[in-house]
Amino acid sequence: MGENKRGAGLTRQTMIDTALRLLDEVGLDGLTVRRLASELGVQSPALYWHLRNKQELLDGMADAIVLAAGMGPPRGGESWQDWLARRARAYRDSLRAHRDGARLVANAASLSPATIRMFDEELTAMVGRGFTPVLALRTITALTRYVNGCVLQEQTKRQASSGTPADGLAALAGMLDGGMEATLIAAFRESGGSFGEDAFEHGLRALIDGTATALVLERSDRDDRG
Amino acid sequence: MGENKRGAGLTRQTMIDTALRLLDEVGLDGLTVRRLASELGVQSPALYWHLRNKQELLDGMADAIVLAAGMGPPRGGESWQDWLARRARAYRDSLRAHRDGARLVANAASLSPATIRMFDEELTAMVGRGFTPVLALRTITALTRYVNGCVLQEQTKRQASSGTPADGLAALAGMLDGGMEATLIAAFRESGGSFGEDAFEHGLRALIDGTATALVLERSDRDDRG
DNA sequence: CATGCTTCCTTAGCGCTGTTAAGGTGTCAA
DNA sequence: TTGACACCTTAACAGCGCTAAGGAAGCATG
Repeated sequence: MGENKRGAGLTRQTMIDTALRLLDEVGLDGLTVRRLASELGVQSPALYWHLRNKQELLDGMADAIVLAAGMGPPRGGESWQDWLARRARAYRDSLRAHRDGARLVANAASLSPATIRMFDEELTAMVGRGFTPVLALRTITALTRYVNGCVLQEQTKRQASSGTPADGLAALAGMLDGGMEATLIAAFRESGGSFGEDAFEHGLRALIDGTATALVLERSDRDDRG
Repeated sequence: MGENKRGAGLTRQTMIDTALRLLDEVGLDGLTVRRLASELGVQSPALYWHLRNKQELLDGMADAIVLAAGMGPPRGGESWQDWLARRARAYRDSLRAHRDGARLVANAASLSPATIRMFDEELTAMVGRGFTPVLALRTITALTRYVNGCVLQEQTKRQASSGTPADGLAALAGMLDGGMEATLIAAFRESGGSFGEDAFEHGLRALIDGTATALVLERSDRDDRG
């Protein structure tokens, strides 16, 4: 297919880029080594000159997605609450920017040193704003895992049963037998179309507010002792 | 291997039970149809008499894990905060009870009617305690996705680099180049061994506390209008 | 008793996967 | 000119999910 464009040979980076583009076409289950090789105009074993195995490719793709979110320590004048919210939304958007993005990142086995360094800078900035290192780490961890769980659920396609294309769970709501026990359906109707967005924002807000109270508790703890 | 124990033939349930036991041995990637068949003392195509495909088996296993958590509406006298916390912990324990349990549930494509009914009863109970249907759904959704994300991360094995077997990220922390920029390491050292537990409890607490404030906000909203 | 239907399992095999082994081709240094 | 290296090829292996076709039991009916 690709006829090996680009005079120079394959690069780790071009492979990752092409794989990410291909991912949007065929999905994670359809992303095979042979398919990617043909997209690069090359035979499949050629990829194994640049990669140890497929997982290393997937790890690279996951890291590219994480880096593309453009996270990092807060900018000037930003409260840590605003920063955390912006960071979480950027991360979510980056996961959603590619088909099966969340599954890809969740199953990745390693992070690049650059990502870890960024992580560390964020923690340092939080410590500068009154967090203890542990609380900072817990907060970012909880938030990251929350976003992972959200997008993962948003991106898993559910069985297409009834005609409503709104959301996955909306289709499941059709399985309730009759009019009984249907607060679920009521919640969905009341919620309008944008359920995924609202649920995400609710949890995000709750996590940040809850962390704020944990922070003041910790501060008073320290003051009592000091 | 199994010589077809149990006089009667295969059952959907025995297949699911055996598959869950096998899952703990070999992990999700090692759980093949042929392996399960041999464990049941049978040839692999025999399974396709009882199941449409492998995904149907995985869905059944996932549903078994969810049901085993024993969730449901709050018991007498329990505040909704205590109930939500207990429910989240029970769900987490159930996911952690089997190897790759979170990955299994996250990738499951359908929920059984029984699970959906239980979900609905929980929402109804929350409405009885002052929640609107939407807020109840958002809360349970956010909490569920948070637990999914947590256990998923806890259960993904990371690269084994240095000697510390404590946690995955602890090994990654070893990748930081030298003594610079190491609040991450400080956080880990300060955090003791039980980081996964603490991070989970932090987010859980934050989510519930944050939901409480959202609830009173909504109540005052309703009072203003009414 | 014999027949035929249904249920459940078997043997054989298809197309696909990730991955390896071995061999070729081009480029650059000695 | 020769050798070494980097990069890609062809061929093939073991394993995967899954299907087609057939055989061995049980049971109702003639």
